[in-house]
Amino acid sequence: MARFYITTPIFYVNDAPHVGHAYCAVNADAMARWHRLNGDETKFLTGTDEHGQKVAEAAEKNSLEPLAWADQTSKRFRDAWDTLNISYDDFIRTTEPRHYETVQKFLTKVYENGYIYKDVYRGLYCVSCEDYYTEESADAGKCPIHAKVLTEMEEENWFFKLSAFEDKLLEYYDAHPDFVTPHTKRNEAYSFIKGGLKDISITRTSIKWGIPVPWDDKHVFYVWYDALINYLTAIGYGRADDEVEKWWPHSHHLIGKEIIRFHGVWWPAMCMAAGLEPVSHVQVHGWLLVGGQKLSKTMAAEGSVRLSDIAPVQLTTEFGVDPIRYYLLRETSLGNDGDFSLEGITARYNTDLANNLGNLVARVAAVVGSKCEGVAPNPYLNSTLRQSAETAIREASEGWNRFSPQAGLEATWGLIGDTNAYLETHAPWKMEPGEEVEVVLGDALEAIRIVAVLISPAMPSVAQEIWQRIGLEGQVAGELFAARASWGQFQGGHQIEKGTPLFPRIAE
RNA sequence: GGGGCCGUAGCUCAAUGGUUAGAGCAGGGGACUCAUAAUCCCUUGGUUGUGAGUUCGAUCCUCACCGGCCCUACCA
Repeated sequence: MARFYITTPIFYVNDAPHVGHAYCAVNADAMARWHRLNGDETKFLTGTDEHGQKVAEAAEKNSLEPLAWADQTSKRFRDAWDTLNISYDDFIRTTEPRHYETVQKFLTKVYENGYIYKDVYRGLYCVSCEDYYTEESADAGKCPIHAKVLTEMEEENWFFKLSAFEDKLLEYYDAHPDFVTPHTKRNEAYSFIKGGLKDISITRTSIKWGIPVPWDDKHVFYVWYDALINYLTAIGYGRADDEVEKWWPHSHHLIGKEIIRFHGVWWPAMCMAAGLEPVSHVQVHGWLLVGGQKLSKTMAAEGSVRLSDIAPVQLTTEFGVDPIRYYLLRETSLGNDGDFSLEGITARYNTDLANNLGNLVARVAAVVGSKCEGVAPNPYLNSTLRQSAETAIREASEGWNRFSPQAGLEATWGLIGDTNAYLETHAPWKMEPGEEVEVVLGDALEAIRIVAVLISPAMPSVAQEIWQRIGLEGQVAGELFAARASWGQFQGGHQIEKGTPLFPRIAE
C-alpha cells in the first residue's frame, strides 16, 4: 500500500497564528486529504516549536514560565487549525517528553558518529538585539538594525560538521532530482551548497530554555536543531524504529521559502550524519503578499497592514471556512509568491463559488423540481458530459499528485463550466417532462456528484453538503477516489430539495 | 556588502530553445431567462522589465542594468 507522510513546519509560539501559517496548514491538509481519498496510508503532522530565547523572553514579559506561555500559544494554533478544519493526525510540541527523547538520541548518534565537536564561536554581537551578526550581514561593523557598533564576543559551543557533507549533499541532489520542488527552489539550495558550507554552532550556554545536550549539561541545543528533528519524533525515532522505516521513505516536508536552507541543506546533512537517509521530498511554497488593498471594517487598521496582522479566524468569520480554504489553494501556485487581498477573496467567492458552483447546484435542483416532480433522474452512460468529466478527473488528479492544488481545482472548474454550458445547450427548462429532460438532468447531477468528490480535499464541508443535497448517502470521501471517480454512478429515484444558496453572493 | 529567486495581457496566474505566448477575472458585443441580477456564445487586449550577446531561431541560455522579494545564527 502506498504511504504518504506530510508535515508542516512546526510553528514558533512566539507568534500568533496568522494567514501565512494558515496558508501552509491548509495546503498540507488538502494534500493529506487527497492522499487519504486515494487510499494511501497517510500521516499528517503539524505542531509548535517552543524553545529558544525569544519564547523565554516573551514568557518573561508576560510573567509566565516558558512552558506555561508555550501552553497558551500552542493552543491558539490548535484552535486555529480546528477552525480551518485541518485534519492533522498528530500535533507535536517540542516540549513533550517524546521529543526530548528523540532529539537526545538523534544527536547522540550524530555525536558518536564524530560529526559534533567543541569549539569557540566568535561573532559580532549587538547588545540591543542581543544577537550575533556575521561580518557579511553587519553593516560596516555596525548593527544593521540599531546602527550601533558591534562588539566581538565569544562563546564555547558544540559545532556540527556541516562542511563534511558538501559532496554528499550534492550527490544526493544529483541522484534525487525532485528532492526539492519546485526546481527553482532546488537550484537555490544546490547553488548554496556548491558555494561551500561552514560548520555551524548547534548549542547555547547563554540560554536555558531548550533541550539539554546529553553529554554536556551546561548546554542546550539551539532551537533549530531541536526543531527539525520533530519530523522524526512523531514517527518514533529512537522509540519505535520500525515506524521510522515505515514512514520516513514516504516523507514530504511542506515549507516556506525562507527556511529552504534549514530543510534543504542542514536537515539532510543531519540525517546523513545520524546514518539516516534524508527526507524524501521537500515542497517549498512562496509567500502571500499583501498589496495596498482596502480592508474591511473588522480588519481595518491605519496605514499598511501586514499579513501577520490578519488572524485566520477573522477571514473565516467573514467569508466562511471552505471559501477561505478554496482561496488559499486556488489563487496562487504552490512554490511561487502570491497576492493576498480581500478583493481577491471576494472575486473568487463570487465568481468561482457563487456563480459557477453554487448556482449550478441551485439551477439543477430547481429544474428537477419543476420538470421531474423533484425526483432525481439517472445519468446517461454515453453523455457528452462524460468526456468532460473524465478529462477533469484525469487533470485534477495530475494536479493534486504533483502538489498543485491550483491545477487540481482549475481542472475541476473546467467540468463545472462544461456542465453549465451543457445545460444551456439542452435547455431542459424548455422541455416537456419526460425521458429527454431526465437524461439531461441526470447527467448534470452526475457531474455535480463528481465535482463534489474532486473538491473534497479543498472544501470538505461544502463537498459533503453538495453530496447530501443531491440525495446521496454516506460520506463524499467515504469510498476511495478510484471507486468514486467514474461516470454513471449517480443513482436517482429520490427527492431533491433545492435548499438555500450554498454561497450567497457577497456585495462588493 | 555577499549569495539566490522572481519580473509574461488592466488584474491574478499558466506555458515552452522553434509554427499565430495561454486561462480566469475585468472590458466590449450577442443569446437565454431554469438559477444566487446567475449562465452560455463571440470578442478587444501582450515588440513576455530594459539593453546587449550566443543561436538558423529566445519569452525561455549568457552578461549588464532597473524593480520586487528571500537568505546571510533562531520569521509560513
